Amino acid sequence: MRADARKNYTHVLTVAREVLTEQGATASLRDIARKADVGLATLYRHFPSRDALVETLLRTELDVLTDRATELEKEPPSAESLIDWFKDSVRYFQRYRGVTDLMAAAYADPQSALFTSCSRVRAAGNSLLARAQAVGVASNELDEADLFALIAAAGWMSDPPSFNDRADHLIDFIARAMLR
Amino acid sequence: MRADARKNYTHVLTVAREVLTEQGATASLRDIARKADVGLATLYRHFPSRDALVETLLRTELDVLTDRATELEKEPPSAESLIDWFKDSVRYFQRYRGVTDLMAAAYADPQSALFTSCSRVRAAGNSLLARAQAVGVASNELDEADLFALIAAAGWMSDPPSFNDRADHLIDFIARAMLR
DNA sequence: ACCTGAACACCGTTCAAGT
DNA sequence: ACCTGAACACCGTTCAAGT
Repeated sequence: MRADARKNYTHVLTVAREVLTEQGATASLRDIARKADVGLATLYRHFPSRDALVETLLRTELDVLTDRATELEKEPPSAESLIDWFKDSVRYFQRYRGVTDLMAAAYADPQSALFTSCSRVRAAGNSLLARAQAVGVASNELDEADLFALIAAAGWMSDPPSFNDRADHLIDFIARAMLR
Repeated sequence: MRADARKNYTHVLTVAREVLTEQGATASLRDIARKADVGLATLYRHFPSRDALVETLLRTELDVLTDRATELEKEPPSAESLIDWFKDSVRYFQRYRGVTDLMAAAYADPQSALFTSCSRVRAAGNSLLARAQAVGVASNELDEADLFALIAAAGWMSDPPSFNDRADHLIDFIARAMLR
């Protein structure tokens, strides 16, 4: 990548992070380009879709999340490790307001730039869930797709302003329902 | 209301119901006006906001829902009655794709035309929940706001195409978690 | 009283023209 | 190779002007 292109790329990312933090994942791409002092088409050149932009912003945290799952798998399976990871995942989905709607759509769309992220979360969750089920601490009624859906729903509930104030309580409630 | 106004009003509603059924609750209001052969400003005169339009469309079903709650209260409190009503409520939130996002926003906004609907659902759920808790069949960890949030989240999960295929299973899972 | 077209200030997306 | 302004086809919202 040419030096000027690289500079634009990283600068757009920095500005995008700020704007999405403030306005949520549905923020105007035009606005981001404007604030980055860059032509709108330049933003599109680097990030051909909203999903691609968000994916780039979330990638680092996704690595943290999957690393955490790998870490937990070194320990013996337990209810705690499943719940801990569940809550970490929900936090991942809470990174920007409204990101859960993007993820839910991407989940069903292999063309989306966020599809791979969804798959990785799903796969990481699956092994933790399977291990917990094997030792009888997690409900056998759930499979990996259910787990992903519950993470997404918990993330959705956390979006301010609606249920934000009881989100922690409800996430805990759902997490405990997965056990037994 | 003048005869021509009344005719426009009902015709817009008919067309809106079709369009929302097809395209979900975020469908273009312009498109609805166009399909109803009515000026866009005429639609706005009758329904000053998207919420007002959706509220009018949902009102009938809300009455069914609250009537059902009143009905259930005549019987002795039970886990079944709470769960049945929970599922009815989720169905109410599923009436149009994406309506749950509108409801969640309206829940925190007393200015919204949908706020009253939210409150009525919440109140109806509260009495059923309280009765079930009193006889020890529902978890004491939940209050009426939690119940509303869970209904909304369950409705959100049902939006196609993401988790649509396992929505019934997950709604059942959440419903059973509320017991005990 | 009610309706309408047009205007305003926005979107996302694409592309020919520039350096 | 990369960037840009402008164009296109849309939004939601408002309002003066018509009947």
